[in-house]
Amino acid sequence: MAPKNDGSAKKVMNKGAWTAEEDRKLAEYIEIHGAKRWKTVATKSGLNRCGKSCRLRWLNYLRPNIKRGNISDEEEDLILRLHKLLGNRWALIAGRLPGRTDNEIKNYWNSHLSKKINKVKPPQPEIVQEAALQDTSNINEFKEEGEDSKGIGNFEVNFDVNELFDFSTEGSYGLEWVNEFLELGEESWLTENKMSI
DNA sequence: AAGGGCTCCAACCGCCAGCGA
DNA sequence: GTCGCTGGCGGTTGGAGCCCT
Repeated sequence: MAPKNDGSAKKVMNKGAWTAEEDRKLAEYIEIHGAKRWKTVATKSGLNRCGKSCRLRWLNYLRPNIKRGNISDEEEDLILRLHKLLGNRWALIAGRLPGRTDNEIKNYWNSHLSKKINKVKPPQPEIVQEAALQDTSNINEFKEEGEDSKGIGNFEVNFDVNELFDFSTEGSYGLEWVNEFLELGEESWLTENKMSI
């Protein structure tokens, strides 16, 4: 995509690490006007940053109630299970972990968990592949649109998680099903909910 | 002590979907 | 219906700091 000319002389945006001063400006602006219309936030706050950059900084760093570092064993376990269930859908996984961001979980996965998984890597799940072949309707449709289109990663599920789980309950984080999932263990949970993977 | 390799994480990039004009 | 704008997402990268020899 070619850079757009906005009519004015090309404005060079700041890039790279945020300074404390920039953080302060952004936080101040959002406190007054709210976190919406990121392009407006970027221009009106006096930050020489693009809207995307402001949004990312706010969501991953400045937002209140952010938990940073020290991912507990419980959280790690949850990430592992959710990743098995959802694939690389970091935003969805992060939505189940209050105070955690998709970026943090993605980083944690890439630097810690993916290595762990590789170490204990079981043989390729033939059962899963067989099952997929038996009920290919959803997956094939999906694949025809683009083999590795985003979301599912290298793991395929033959149900629509968004249909099955109400991800709109952000207030309570909709954690009930997760708790149930963890308590029952994934196989029992999937059986109980009549799903197969 | 130094310097080369490795790890981790903040931030950028590109793509896509939703929405309004 | 289409076009442009915007926000959201996952993948990738760059660099600071740590570790090892």
